[in-house]
Amino acid sequence: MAKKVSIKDVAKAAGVSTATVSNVFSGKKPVNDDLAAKVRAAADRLGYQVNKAASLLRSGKNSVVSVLVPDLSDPFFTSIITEIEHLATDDGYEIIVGNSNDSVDREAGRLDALLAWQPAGLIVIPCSGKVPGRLRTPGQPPCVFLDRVAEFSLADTVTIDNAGAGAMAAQHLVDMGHRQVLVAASDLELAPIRQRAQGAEAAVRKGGGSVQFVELGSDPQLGAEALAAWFDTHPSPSAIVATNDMTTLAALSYMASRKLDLPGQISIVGFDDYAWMQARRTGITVIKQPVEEIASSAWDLLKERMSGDAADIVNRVHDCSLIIRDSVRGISAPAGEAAALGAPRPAGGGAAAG
Amino acid sequence: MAKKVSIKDVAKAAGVSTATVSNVFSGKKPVNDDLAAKVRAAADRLGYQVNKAASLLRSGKNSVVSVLVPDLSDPFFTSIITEIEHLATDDGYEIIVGNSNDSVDREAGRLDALLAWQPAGLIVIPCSGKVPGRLRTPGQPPCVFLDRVAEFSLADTVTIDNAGAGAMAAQHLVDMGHRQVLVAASDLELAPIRQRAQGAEAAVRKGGGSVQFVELGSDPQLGAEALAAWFDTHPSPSAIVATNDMTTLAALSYMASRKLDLPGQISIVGFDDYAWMQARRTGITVIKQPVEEIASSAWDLLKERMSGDAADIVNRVHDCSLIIRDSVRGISAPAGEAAALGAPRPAGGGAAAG
DNA sequence: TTGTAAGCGTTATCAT
DNA sequence: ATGATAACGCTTACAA
Repeated sequence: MAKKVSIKDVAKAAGVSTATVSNVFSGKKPVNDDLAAKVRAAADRLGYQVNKAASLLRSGKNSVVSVLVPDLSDPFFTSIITEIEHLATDDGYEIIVGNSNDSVDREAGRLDALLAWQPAGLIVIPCSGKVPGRLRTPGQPPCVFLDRVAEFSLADTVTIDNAGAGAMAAQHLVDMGHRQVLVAASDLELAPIRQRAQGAEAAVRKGGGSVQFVELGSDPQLGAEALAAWFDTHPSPSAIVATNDMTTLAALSYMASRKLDLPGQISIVGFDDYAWMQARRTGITVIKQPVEEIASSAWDLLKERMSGDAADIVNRVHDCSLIIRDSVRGISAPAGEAAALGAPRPAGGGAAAG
Repeated sequence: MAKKVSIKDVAKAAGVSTATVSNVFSGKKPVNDDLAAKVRAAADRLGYQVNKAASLLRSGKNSVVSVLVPDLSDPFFTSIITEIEHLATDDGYEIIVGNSNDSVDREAGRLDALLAWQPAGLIVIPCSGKVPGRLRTPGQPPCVFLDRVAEFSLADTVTIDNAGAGAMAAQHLVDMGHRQVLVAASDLELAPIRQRAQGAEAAVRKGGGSVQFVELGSDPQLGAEALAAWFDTHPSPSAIVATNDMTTLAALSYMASRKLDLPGQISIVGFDDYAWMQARRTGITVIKQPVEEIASSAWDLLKERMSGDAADIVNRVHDCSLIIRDSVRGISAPAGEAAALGAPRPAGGGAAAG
């Protein structure tokens, strides 16, 4: 086992002090060019690498930022991470990622583990509305909350106009003549999902239509089954509004399994926009979240805080956009009576009204 | 700004030595129950968190494992990361992720940054066949290479039977009566892609058919355009074999843009298996990589090494499986002359023969 | 511009 | 079982 080479070894080999070596690598103090060259040569020769643990311990300045998300198998979250990693790298940071697995307990545990590294900052997508207690204690690194935010006064947040997004989806359906719509939610306990559902409901109601809700959970496979069960026991709506990427997948998956024609038999407005949604004969009309903007807002906000900005908390809200493709059928005459559909009631994984 | 609370503060508050506090949290030495309770109480009261940087510096034992991938927007890589994060967390590790962006230079840079944390281990999916020089120097943490491996004697590797996978895809096509197949590769310079292409070629040839190749790159959008250009200048094959998830998307996207019927006009065998591939009327027949097994092999291997195992290098190879859905049409009589298709020649993003 | 030396918060060694 | 203390590798006053 080769012995670890430290700044001292480099200093000795280059015939300078450790302080000089440090300055060569950190660039915090100017160093004579000749010396610097000698130092680098020695470092290369010895295979020296800085030890971040030591430098963090001494300086208190960290180059890692922690990112905590509720589900690493959800493309929405991984796409956010992707963007953040990109931005962070360009600014000289590393990111360490944690997965709370949609569990409040696990979230707390992961948070502790991440915090133990004294990260320069934190970007967290909470798994619930509850902010982990750890983050309320003083002396924590700056943090920005994304997406599933229920409390806006604790720290910077970046979210989307959820009600607006839901309304936009539903309004498109109404405009196309749909009057019975089913809102496929993942979990109505989650603030953003609930708001999207409510936004959709309001738009449909205003258009004279009726709305039902179903909760499908976060697994597309299980969601498809839950949806199938729902359809077996309810009058069929003419269209579905999905409230996130997973429910979009679930709805599509259900239709595929029943060989239902899209948009012939049922229309769909999906949520989120991924490549596969247009890589099909009938492209999916969707509400697109501005993932890049969300990530870059988050990063900007965090950078500000990391550089010591103590300004008031800011709550950034982004707008979604409607991307019209082929998954919504136009209906000329109102189809059936709206009255045929009653008030929202339990179904699938358990349902709730908005 | 609240002062950082250290092990010393806790020790003082609990009336014990720092060593005892350390032992309470690390569990390395037994501690009297009463004392331990007092320590924990004090720690809670003061809001103490261990400082991993300090503990790493002193002990040399790290709980982070670094993962480096070539492209964080590729679902294959994120799915690998997802699995690894899961496994790692269960074993008490954190993971820090780096993205080499398919650039050798950036890969080296990211690697240095990751290595500076003296991670307990490394899992890297190289962006090319070249192993970054840094990893050849002695004294580095254990490392296992995944996927894009060209050198098997440097460290543990886990890969799939690429030629077999390609052959399996092509054989299915041959069995279904296809004789002109196009292999849609991302980049034939990459060993696994090349091997898949060669495997496919061999199977088609053996079946008496002819093969062409096209390179589409790693962006599905651009890939679709490149494929469109290719089709505009070449006689159409009856089927496409995609060599990875991105080219699968590119091919499907091309077909969608031209409103081509799948599998009526062109059949496809895709690569990798994601939820969206079956959430469509005509499910995609695919070659599925065993992502979970790949990740868990990698983690197992790494754990062994991290615990000091110095056994011979192991090269684990996993098999893929064919999942038959609806994207391949059966052809009874050989369609057209095989002779109509010449030898492979440049096209799209530049092509090469296997 | 460069060198000297103290100290960051832990863990490990050695006493007790 | 517990305590005192040195040391991990670096950064940063401060001195030269």
